[in-house]
Parts: sequence; C-alpha cells; structure tokens
Amino acid sequence: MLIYNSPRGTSDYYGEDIKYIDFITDTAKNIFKIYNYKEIITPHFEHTEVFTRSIGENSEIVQKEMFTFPDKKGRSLTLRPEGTASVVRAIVEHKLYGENLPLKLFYIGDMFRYERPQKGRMREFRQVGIEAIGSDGPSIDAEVIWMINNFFKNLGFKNLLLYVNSIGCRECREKYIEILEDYLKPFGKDLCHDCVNRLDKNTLRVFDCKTSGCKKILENAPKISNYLCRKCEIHLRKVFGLLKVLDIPYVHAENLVRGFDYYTRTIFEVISTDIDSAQNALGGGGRYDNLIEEFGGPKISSIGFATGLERTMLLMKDLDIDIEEPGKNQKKIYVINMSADFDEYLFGILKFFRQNKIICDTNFNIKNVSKEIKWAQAQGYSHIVVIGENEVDTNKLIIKDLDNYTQTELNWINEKSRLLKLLR
RNA sequence: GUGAGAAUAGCUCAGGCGGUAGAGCGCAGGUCUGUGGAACCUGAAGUCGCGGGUUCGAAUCCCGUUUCUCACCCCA
Repeated sequence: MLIYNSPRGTSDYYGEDIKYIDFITDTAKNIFKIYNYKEIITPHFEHTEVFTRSIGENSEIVQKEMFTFPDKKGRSLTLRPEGTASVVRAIVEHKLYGENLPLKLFYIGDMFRYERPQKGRMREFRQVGIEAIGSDGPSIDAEVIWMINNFFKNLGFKNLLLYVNSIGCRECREKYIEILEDYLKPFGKDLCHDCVNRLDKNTLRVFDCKTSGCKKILENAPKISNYLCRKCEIHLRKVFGLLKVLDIPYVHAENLVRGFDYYTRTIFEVISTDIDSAQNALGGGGRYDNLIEEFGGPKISSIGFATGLERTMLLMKDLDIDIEEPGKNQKKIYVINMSADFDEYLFGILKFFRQNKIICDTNFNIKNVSKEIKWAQAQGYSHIVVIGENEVDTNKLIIKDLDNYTQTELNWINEKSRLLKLLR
C-alpha cells in the first residue's frame, strides 16, 4: 500500500529518463568545452538577499515562488530559484574576475520554485546554464547565442525559433519606461487588473500580458527599439550582424521582456515551434551589466543563459528525437548459469570478464535457458554464454553472437586472447 | 494563488446510475532435462490514491485530502 507520494512538483527519474538526462548533460558539457567554458558548482541555497536583490523584489519569483526558510539561528535562507545569482555571488566572493576575462562558466543543477505544477513545470527542476563574465561587447552575446543554438542542434532539435530583443541600458530604459507609462496611463481601466499592477511596479512586463484587450493596446505602444540610446542601438545591430554571419535564424521580438530585474541590453529566448503548449520556452537568457557591481564586485558586464533539463527532455520525447546512448555499440555479455552447483566456475569467468572491463551480467536465479536467452536479447546483450556441465568439465565456452546468429567455441583458459578479441 | 478534469494489476486502459474486480502488454511456470526473438497452455499479482460519511452493503453516491493533468499566472 502506498503511504507516501513524492512531494508536489517533484519527480523520481529512473530507467529511460536517466538515458535522456545523461545525453542532455553530456551534450551540454561537450559543447561548452568546445567554447572554453568551465564548470562551477554552487550551493543549492543562499542567503535570501542574494535572490531578492538580483532578481528584484517585485518579480513574480521573489513575490510568491521562493522556498524560503530560517536556519536554526534565524538567518533567512532560500533554495535557489535560478542559477545566475549564485554564480555571481561566487565570482565576487572569490574574486574570480581577477583572471583573464571573459570568464566562461557553466553549471548544471537543481532549482526550486514554489509554483502550481504542470507538465514541464516542476517545483524542483534542473537547469543547464552558462555565464560569460567580463565582456561588454556584442560579440560575446553572439557567441553565447551561437553556442546555445549548437547545443540544441546537437541534441537533435530542428524547428527552433530564437527571439532576440534589447531592453536597453539603465539610462535609456528608464527614459523609455516613462514614455511607455505616459502612453498606457490614459487607458486606465481598459487595462486588465494585472497590467494596472505592472504599470505601478514593473512596467515592462505589460508586454507579457495575454489578454486581448491589453494586447490591442500594446500594438500601438511605443517600441523600445525606437528609444534605445546610440550605444545600445549599435550593440544590438552588431549582435544581429554576427548572427547573420553565423547563419542563425532569429526574430527581433520587440515585445520580449524577461522576469528578472538584472537584465540589460540583449535578452533572448529559445522557443520550440513544434510544441503547442504554454511551456514551449526551452530556455532564455540575457545580458546583465550591473549585477556584479551590485554584489560588491567591479563594474564588469556579463551575459548568461539557462535551459530547463526536464522541459528539454519532455520535448525530445514528444518529438521522438532519438538519443545516442554512449557505449550503445559496446559488447555486453550475458552469462547464463544452469545450476547453482556451477557458481564457483561461473564466478571465475565473471572475474576474468570484469578484470578485462567487459560488460557482463548473469542470472542470479536459475531459470529455463531459452527464456533467459529471450530476456538477454530483449535487454540488448550482444553475446551469451551458457555455463553447464559440459563447460565446467572441459573449460570450453560457446560464445553466441546474438546480432549475427553465429557462435564460436573455444577453451577460455588456453585461448584467453582469442576470447578477449571476440568480446571487445 | 484562481478555475476545471483525473486517480482501477508493474505499464496502457475498460467497467461502474450500489450487490464477489476485467483485458492487453509485462512477470512467473509449463509444452522444451542445454541454445534464438515464436506459438500454445497455466498461474501470480489490486482493501479501485488516502481518510471520513450515507447504506444491510461503496470501486461506484457525498464530503475532505493528496498527487497528476489542463487553462490562468509565470517561467525553464
């Protein structure tokens, strides 16, 4: 009888899921290495302020989605809802910016957000993310997008759409927000309840509104692209120019804004056009030019990106994207023991195989041989060996190749090299 | 946080307007005492998510609860 479920919004992963998770993380590590990124591991919880200050007091995440708890001495701690804040905290704490910049880091780990769960949206979920610290030029933006694009390509995705926008630097954004507010205020009660709130606290986020009334009003709203300062304008154009050189399809999404306060200038999202769901965003990121300074570090600019592991996995399954399992073509031997009387002999063989790094297993419960063979085939073993009276008496083994329907008989004591050649 | 639907065997699901719990796949055994993906036969497995209520009797009706799913919200 089931007494406990895993808590709401958490999940156990095993079997097939592990293959996907390994494939996604291995693919990420391989591609990040090619672009010279190094791994960083940070704690799963931080002082609450690390998140409230960076993500923003008025953001959804801080307002209602954080797992915050006091420790035994009453200090407020929070399970990380995203990766960037922790990485930046670590960089400033250890003065990692003292190295040759940009400092390129990646992380893979669990994040926590107290939300109403849905498919592809969990309370505990994994993110794969990167941060490039210490370059304010558009070329690093383009390289980050380039790498992300390659990451999804290597996973096997085809129909991806890249949304790119600039929300300007602190100065031009502030000016733009004033202009936007002037435009929106006269509409007053025509705006939905949420947007009235946003107008007050986080004006840019009105662009996330999905109500048709607000959407209509926003159609004619002033676009930030017309109000970027000269430097921000040049920056964005250069990013677009480099994306064209790289042949990466993108859309200038002028209504794209993002949920964290720390973003400046370039922001982007990767969307799958193959999936018709609210959870179609595979990942997102952007530039944050002030965050390191706000954490007590020097004034250096950075850019980062994060993608959801579970969401990526779900989408790969939905789209029937095959994964290359590492070692899929490696030979695997199933040794069928016919009787517990031969256990000593069997263990001698298993010991020899395993010392020689041959993947093998055996039946620990004695069963009908033909059923064992069927099972071994279904499990993807490449060879079987049966241990019975004949083998024990003569040291001869019959190696059956399950893929080619062939079999080889040899004396495994006298012909060890021949045996190994066959199985490696 | 709001609204809606769902939960039955390991898996996918049927059934049900109250009267002994079903199928397919999988699992186990056999036909078959040592060799191929098959076929056939047999079998095990469930307090019908959990708790309470109504009733002679609840998997079925009612209430609560947990989890999942969907739409909001937001995001990965």
